[in-house]
Amino acid sequence: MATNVVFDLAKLRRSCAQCSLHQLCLPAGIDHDDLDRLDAIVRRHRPLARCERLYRIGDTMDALYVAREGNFKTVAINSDGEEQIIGFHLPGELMGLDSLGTGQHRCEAEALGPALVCEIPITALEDVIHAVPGLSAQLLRVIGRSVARDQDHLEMLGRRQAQERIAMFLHGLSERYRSLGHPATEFSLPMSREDIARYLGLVIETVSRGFTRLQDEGVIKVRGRQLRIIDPAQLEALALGPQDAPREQSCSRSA
Amino acid sequence: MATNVVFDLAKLRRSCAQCSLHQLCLPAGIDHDDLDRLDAIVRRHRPLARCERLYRIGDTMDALYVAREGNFKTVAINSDGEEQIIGFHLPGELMGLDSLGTGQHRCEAEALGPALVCEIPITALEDVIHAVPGLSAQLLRVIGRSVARDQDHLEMLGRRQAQERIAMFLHGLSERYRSLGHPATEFSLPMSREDIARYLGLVIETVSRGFTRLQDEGVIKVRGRQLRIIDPAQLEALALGPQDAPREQSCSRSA
DNA sequence: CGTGTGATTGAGATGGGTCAACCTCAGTGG
DNA sequence: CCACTGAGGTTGACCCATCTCAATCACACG
Repeated sequence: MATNVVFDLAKLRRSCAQCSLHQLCLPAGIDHDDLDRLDAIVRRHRPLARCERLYRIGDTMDALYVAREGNFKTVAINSDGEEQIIGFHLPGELMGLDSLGTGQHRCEAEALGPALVCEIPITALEDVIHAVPGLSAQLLRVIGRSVARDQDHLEMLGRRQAQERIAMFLHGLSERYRSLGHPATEFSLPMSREDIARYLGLVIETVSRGFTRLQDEGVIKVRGRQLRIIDPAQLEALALGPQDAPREQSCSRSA
Repeated sequence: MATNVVFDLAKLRRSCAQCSLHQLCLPAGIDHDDLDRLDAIVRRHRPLARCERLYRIGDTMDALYVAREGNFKTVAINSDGEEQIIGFHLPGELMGLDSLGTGQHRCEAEALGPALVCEIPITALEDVIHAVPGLSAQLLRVIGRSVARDQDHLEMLGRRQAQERIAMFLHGLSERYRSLGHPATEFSLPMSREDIARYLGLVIETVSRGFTRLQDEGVIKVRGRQLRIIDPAQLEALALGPQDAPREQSCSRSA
């Protein structure tokens, strides 16, 4: 048993160093003592099954979470019970910032498939920031990336053409896989069409037609959740938009 | 002169205590020494004129900013030169988180009118977190509120009815004014229709028609940028959506 | 082989985009 | 004082992209 536990911890630590979280866990020049202190604080959460929730709306904040294996979605639910997808979270990506403002979660985090998370208890966070030099800078960086993803999402939703939103979504996903060291042009979509639709502010049929059209144009190849990007340049072009004359914006001085 | 400077600092400090930033600047139980240390670090920025920019896309991160007086917008610009409004920032609200991930700004912050900002140099932030106990918790709270505003924005953009987006926007703005201690049912919109449209992913005509329709329905009264909310309950109802049967979402177990 | 869930496809309806005219108002200058 | 100008906002008419509704397909599972 004891050897088993030791083995598990070693494995977990190694996988933490591999995952993109290592930039949070292992600030430049971290020494062994600090690493141990960190290890003592980061809880390796129980494995989650598909559909299991990390937290629900209204839950009191008690931790920040990082997807370690598997993918998650965060979901807001509006008064008529309709779900809106706030974000998808790939391995190494942060979840739970939504509770920092009020101390209560404003959305739910649900595993899209079998998954593992690392959990940083909020109470311990304060201490560890002061205990581990350089950690606060790393934490801010991870927060910054999470904010950047939200802004990418905002930019998708700001586009008025469904096809552009879909192209941006696929392009962005591809880039996130690339930065994880996964193949960027061939992967399996971790979420349903329904989830994609609710992420992009579209209905499922429009997403489906968009995929089909991209396939007809030779940009991608889809079969169910299996996706291959045939023409990455073209996909990027579609994601970037019309690419017209870069107009100069003027701000008139008068009130 | 000397007395003048003293007077200014005192005034500035007082106004900082008044503004909603005081929850960042003045963590519970902060003592005078800590307050002084903080005051030494927070730069009171030069006043900004309408259209002046705090930072531009690509600028290297050097600070976080809090609107002190006046309002700001943050703007992303996509390849075809079209502006997308990422956020509006009222007094006490944070700007600049977008640079934390990469060290470079991914959007521009522009004053919507004459404005003042407080600036927390990023280099000093690290130090002050360790110097002022309780500050990191406060900082995280302010970050959390900023994230929450982004999520509200995402929820607006996820709505497919223009009228709902507009209602949510006005309702949200009203709530933000309320929390600032301003009248929540009568205020002046700090931004143009064009900005509202680019914030909501709509065209300006749709925003205009939406306002007119809300006025015809007796929910609001608009004249130019002057806004009065006649029927706050109705506005909230529209913002919350159809308010139908709260459906139960099931997540099927099968992959 | 039936059943259920997720995805695709088709046909028709409609909300919001597009284009264009017009209004409002502040500033300017005769 | 009025006319002119320009920017921001409103309104109308038209049209198309996307939503809606419905049928069908694909595939996994019992």
